[in-house]
Amino acid sequence: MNIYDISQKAGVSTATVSRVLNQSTKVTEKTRNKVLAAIEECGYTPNAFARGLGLNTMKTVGIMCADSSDPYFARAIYFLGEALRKSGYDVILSCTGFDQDMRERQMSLLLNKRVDSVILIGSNYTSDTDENNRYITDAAKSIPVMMINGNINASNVYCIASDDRTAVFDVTSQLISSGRNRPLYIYNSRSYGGIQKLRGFRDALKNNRIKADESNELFIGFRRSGGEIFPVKEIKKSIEDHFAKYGSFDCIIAAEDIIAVGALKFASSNGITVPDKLAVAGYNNFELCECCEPELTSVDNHLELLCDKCVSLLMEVFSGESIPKQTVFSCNIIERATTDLKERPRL
Amino acid sequence: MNIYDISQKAGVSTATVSRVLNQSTKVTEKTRNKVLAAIEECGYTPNAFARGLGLNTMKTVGIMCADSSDPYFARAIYFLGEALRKSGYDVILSCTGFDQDMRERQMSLLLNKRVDSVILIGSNYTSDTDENNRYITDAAKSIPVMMINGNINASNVYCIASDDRTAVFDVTSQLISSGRNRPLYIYNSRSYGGIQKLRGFRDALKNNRIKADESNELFIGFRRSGGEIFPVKEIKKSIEDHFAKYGSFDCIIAAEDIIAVGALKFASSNGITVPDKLAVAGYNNFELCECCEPELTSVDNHLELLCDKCVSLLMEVFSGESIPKQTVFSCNIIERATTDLKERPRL
DNA sequence: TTGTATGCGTTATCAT
DNA sequence: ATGATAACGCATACAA
Repeated sequence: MNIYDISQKAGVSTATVSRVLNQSTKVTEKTRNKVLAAIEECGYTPNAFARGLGLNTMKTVGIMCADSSDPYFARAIYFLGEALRKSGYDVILSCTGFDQDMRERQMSLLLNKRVDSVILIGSNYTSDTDENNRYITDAAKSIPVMMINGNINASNVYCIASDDRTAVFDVTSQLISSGRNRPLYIYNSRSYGGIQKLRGFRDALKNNRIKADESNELFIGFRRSGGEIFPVKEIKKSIEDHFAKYGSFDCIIAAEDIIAVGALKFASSNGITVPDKLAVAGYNNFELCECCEPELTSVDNHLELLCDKCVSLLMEVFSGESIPKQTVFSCNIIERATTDLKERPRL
Repeated sequence: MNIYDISQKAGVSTATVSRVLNQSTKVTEKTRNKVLAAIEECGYTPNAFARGLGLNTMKTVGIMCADSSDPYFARAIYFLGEALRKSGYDVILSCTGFDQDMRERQMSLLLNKRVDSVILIGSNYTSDTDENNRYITDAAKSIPVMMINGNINASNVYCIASDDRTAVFDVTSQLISSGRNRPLYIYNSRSYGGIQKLRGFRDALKNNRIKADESNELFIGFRRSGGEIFPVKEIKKSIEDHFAKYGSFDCIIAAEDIIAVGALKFASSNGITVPDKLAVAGYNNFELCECCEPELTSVDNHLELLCDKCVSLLMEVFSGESIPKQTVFSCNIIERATTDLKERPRL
């Protein structure tokens, strides 16, 4: 069942059928109806491959992320997918993990499939060497590349990001203003975004003349992968070790909500009251925040906004407009029960 | 840059280039090398659309689910994607919400894209009327349809499911055996799987000669959608209302982990000790279970196993083998701190 | 407004 | 083992 069959049945040429299919106005109402009737009768749908071959697009964009089961990425995929669908695009999903080889391989698979664009979710796609970013800038030579929370400066790659540095700076500053003076920052990623957050923390300390050394920072090397459950217990253990080694702290700023949950576990199992003796702030403001006890203060990074903006910018690129290569949104602190952020005179 | 250019550069015919590209053995080592050199030199990659047109496949399968940001679906997408990738297939992702119209529309979009198969994740794709399932059985006329946790009896649709009825039956029975006699079942979905779970609960009560009426069952009509945060507070409120209306219960079986979290919130804010006064069991055994306080007993439904099996069965279908139309796996109860399941003499 | 003819880049069939 | 060429199904430039 192809366009030729339909043209036969309707008694017109294939060109006319094609015109009807493509909403061309240059078709009489009468012939249009004949064609539509034939199409309806046969339940005909045009072959997307042939169509793609002619138009050189199948209206699909590739989405790459490390792990679609990570809540942050999962939500981004959802928001991006919805926005793209509304604009008439389908998404090919590609999970790469954190391995450079896999990233490159998956990117080239997407390019082979002739996607119209690739969207990279997560700052882990921003490497610190040009060499490791090459596969991205190369891809950008043939199609626009969009990065959610990435930061690569190259032609035809566009970055949409939340201002993580400022967010961590603000939450840390507010904790200090509320009377805390022994902060601990806990993080699990040294990706671009991870570095930005860490900078925010350090800047806040410097700004408040609090000494910053290894006692203030705890790196935990865990990373979600393969739909596996995040090791809250291990986080708790790491905090206990840190505590034993460096002594106490009166507030914890976590680079991810799940780390903050580990901190709450640490507190409860060691008889430390939250937020009295220990304030805790998370990052991402997901479902988890309302599930733990007490409920978690967290930073909302407006993921939906980022995703919507990403897609609308992409559509502008498709229609030939030129768009900013970098778009940054600020974050919001959502206060719940693990902090008490009202300002207090510094002792 | 196409296959013709390469054939020119290598001094061979397009047929030979194609043979090299498709690992055909019928080509001399020498000519193969000439061709490979030309390909390498030009950085040539075959056009997937033209390829699809000739082979009538682009090696892609469509995945449909209600909401890719739901942790259960997100994990399924991850596992399916990985397994498919290993088998050389890409995935087109399609979120449909819970709306029949959208389901049908998305399915037809996938069929238009000529995917090789469609995988439906979630029992919500199993409607109770044939009419509403029509779009699935119709699709199955052209491609194999796989259902994760679905149950539709039709030619060319294959269901892979966990035995939810038995799982809820078992967890309820064990709670009763451990000395509880006023159980409450809380659920939020009347999909096929939702009904199965409810049946398991009712069967367990009947089996233990415990009266079953509306005081034992609480339906909360919330459903995750659009990446929105699940309303734990509302769940807690609903339980309080139910409590006020029907009096107390000594164990709660929840159809989803997040509901169980709501139950824990209810307990803690009403001074009810868990598991002493109230035992709580969740369902899905996700990350959440280790984040709440106390840690949640839950049912593990082996999602990864289901997904792997789904893909391996699909590959068998592709290679012409005939496979069972229904494959069922049993679940496991993972006991944590919200229950005390050791058997006790019934008073 | 409609039809004719050709190109799109492969793969596959049939010769050689 | 290799080459010539016909599909594959659609879009479109050009002709009418």
